[in-house]
Amino acid sequence: MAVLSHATGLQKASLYHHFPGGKNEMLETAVLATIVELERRVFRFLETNGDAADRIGQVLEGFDVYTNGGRRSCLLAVIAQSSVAENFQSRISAQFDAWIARLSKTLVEFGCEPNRGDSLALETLETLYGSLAVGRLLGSFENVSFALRRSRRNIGLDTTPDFL
Amino acid sequence: MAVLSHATGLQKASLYHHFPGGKNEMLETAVLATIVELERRVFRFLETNGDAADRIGQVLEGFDVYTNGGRRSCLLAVIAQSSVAENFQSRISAQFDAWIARLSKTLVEFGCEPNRGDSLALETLETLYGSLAVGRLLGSFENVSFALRRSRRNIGLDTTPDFL
DNA sequence: GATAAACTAACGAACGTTCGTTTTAAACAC
DNA sequence: GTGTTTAAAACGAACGTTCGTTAGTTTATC
Repeated sequence: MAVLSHATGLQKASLYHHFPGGKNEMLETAVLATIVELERRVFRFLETNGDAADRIGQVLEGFDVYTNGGRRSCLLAVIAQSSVAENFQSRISAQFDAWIARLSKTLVEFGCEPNRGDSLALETLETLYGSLAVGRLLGSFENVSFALRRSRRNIGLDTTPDFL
Repeated sequence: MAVLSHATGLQKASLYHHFPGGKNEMLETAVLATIVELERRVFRFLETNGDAADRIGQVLEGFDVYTNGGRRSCLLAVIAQSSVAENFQSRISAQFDAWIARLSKTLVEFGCEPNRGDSLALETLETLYGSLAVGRLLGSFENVSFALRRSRRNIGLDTTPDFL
């Protein structure tokens, strides 16, 4: 709350005017806002116009922008690893289930074998979040752009060989 | 500290007998102990006897055991994402740099192209930690064993086709 | 009897919250 | 336009709790 107070320029007491439910409501708002942000900047593209390849590319590009090239963590991943996860676990996992299903559908539309869609979608998210996690562990983030390119190649968006 | 007190069965005050440096020393001890544990249960195998393939397989298997099949987080990944990371960032990233270098060396020894070693080692760790992260997001962990198998295949340890 | 290792009790600081008050700003009366 | 009313939105001050820590005392161990 000290961080929120500083970030907003408001006294802690003033935060209670906007969030009468206190700390819990603030955190819940942050989680829901993060879901909305991820939807708007990343997964929304799964249902835009254009061919499937473009849409999948936009999702990967969107994740890059959303995380600022790996410099910024995803709040949902942080929450999911914290001790307060229980209160939001079901909401978060339901959301990721839905995102994976939508990504899978688009992958199949792109040409992926139908029974591979789910696992390729899962694998793609693991690649993205894995690069974020390892970036943190290395105190760096160059690996994130590598992972995005690898993901494109793995899906079949890029056919450029490794050495380019 | 309340958690430590409960876990050890000691009063909070008694913890100061073992860790006069207080909270900071306790956290530092936990971080160092985790590094030791990861070394002992995972990365140690990179330099055991036997051919490179076996050793790499032992590392992957060791990670599976270390995380209890994805049920348990890696403390280093949690710390690296928290606000106290600054105090330990350099220690953690130096350690992961070293582990990646050692894994890369073993991968090359196994047959990986020398200039691919570093990126394949990085990619492997991203796969492991990515599956952990997504497992948390999904509130599940079946994906971790999938990721381990995928990693084996990606490295070339398994030549079994996908449909098996 | 001495040293290590536990305990109880308490402290100050930070946290999360509540309270009552003041400022801001839009709506209305004159 | 000026003055009044009203509700929203900010504030400072305080409260009780939890946290990290210290002090002094007792129990265990050798």
